[in-house]
Amino acid sequence: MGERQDRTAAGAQSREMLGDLLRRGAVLSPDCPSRGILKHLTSRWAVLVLIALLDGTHRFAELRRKIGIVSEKMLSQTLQVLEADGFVIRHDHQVVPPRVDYQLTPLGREAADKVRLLVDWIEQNIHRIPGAAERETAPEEVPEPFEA
Amino acid sequence: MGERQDRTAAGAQSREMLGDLLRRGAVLSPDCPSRGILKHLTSRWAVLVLIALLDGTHRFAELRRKIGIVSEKMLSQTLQVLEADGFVIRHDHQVVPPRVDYQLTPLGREAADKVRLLVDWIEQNIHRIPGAAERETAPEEVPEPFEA
DNA sequence: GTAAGTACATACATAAAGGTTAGTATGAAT
DNA sequence: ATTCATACTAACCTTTATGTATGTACTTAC
Repeated sequence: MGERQDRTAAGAQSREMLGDLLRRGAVLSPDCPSRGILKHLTSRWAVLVLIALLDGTHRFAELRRKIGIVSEKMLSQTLQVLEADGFVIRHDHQVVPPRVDYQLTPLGREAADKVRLLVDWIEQNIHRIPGAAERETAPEEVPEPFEA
Repeated sequence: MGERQDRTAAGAQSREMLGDLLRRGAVLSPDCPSRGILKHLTSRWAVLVLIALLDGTHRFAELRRKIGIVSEKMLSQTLQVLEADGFVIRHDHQVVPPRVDYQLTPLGREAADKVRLLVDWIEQNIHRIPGAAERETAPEEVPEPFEA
């Protein structure tokens, strides 16, 4: 029926309005480094790690138990990112068997405080959120359609 | 120091320490509905949508342009989740060509404010974050090779 | 008449996130 | 001697997230 040419790349568009975007908040600009950090801080496991570390220094295995269900892989990966961003300090005691401590840097504590504000708000207002109480955890909880 | 044997299945463990976890913050419990809402609110596009909507009502295409690079699919999907959670109201004018407005609910505004606090902190402290300035956005944000 | 814009849905494809298992070097407990 | 615990890494595989292309039912602008 109809011929179709490519839809213009979204890239041109972002460049075009960049000045406008920067005025109100740079996160809305795709080229902004804030987007990367935001992603790190709001990543599934980082949120939990930051909150856990607000209680003080923890060893790797302590964090794992505290958070509940994290694979070692995800935890170590998350910690590495947070360390690279300067939110967490890793202290390796250089002993065998290994002993490593993690704690928030001052920068990390500030960030964690902000994250905590959001999380606290959610917990305190969870009852106002439609259907949240019934839902277990997320969309990944597929509402399985009962096959009889 | 103390030896514990809570090394069993993570499921049993979470139930075992649940009382303890609830005291400080339920998010650390995997069975908590807060985790789901947290995931929605911190999802890549939801963050940007919430912040964009803090400026007032927007049409679908307006949001898209404002955010910069979102596929229509992701935007509509995100809006649907936010609507289901009661953070956003969708107003369909029932006309052709279609015209639909989106705006924050009071609940949504509260949540968006918290998200904004985090985002603002990041933007204001981005210079303190090691290497953030050099990094573009993230490893996944491919720095387009710029064809003139 | 043709092109463009609107607010999506749907099918298909790829990229990223996440999990599982196995392995390491070593000391302590059994 | 065997097992357990530590803090990981690497390889492999599955699931989820996200992007791309296309269609739609019209209207307005050209």
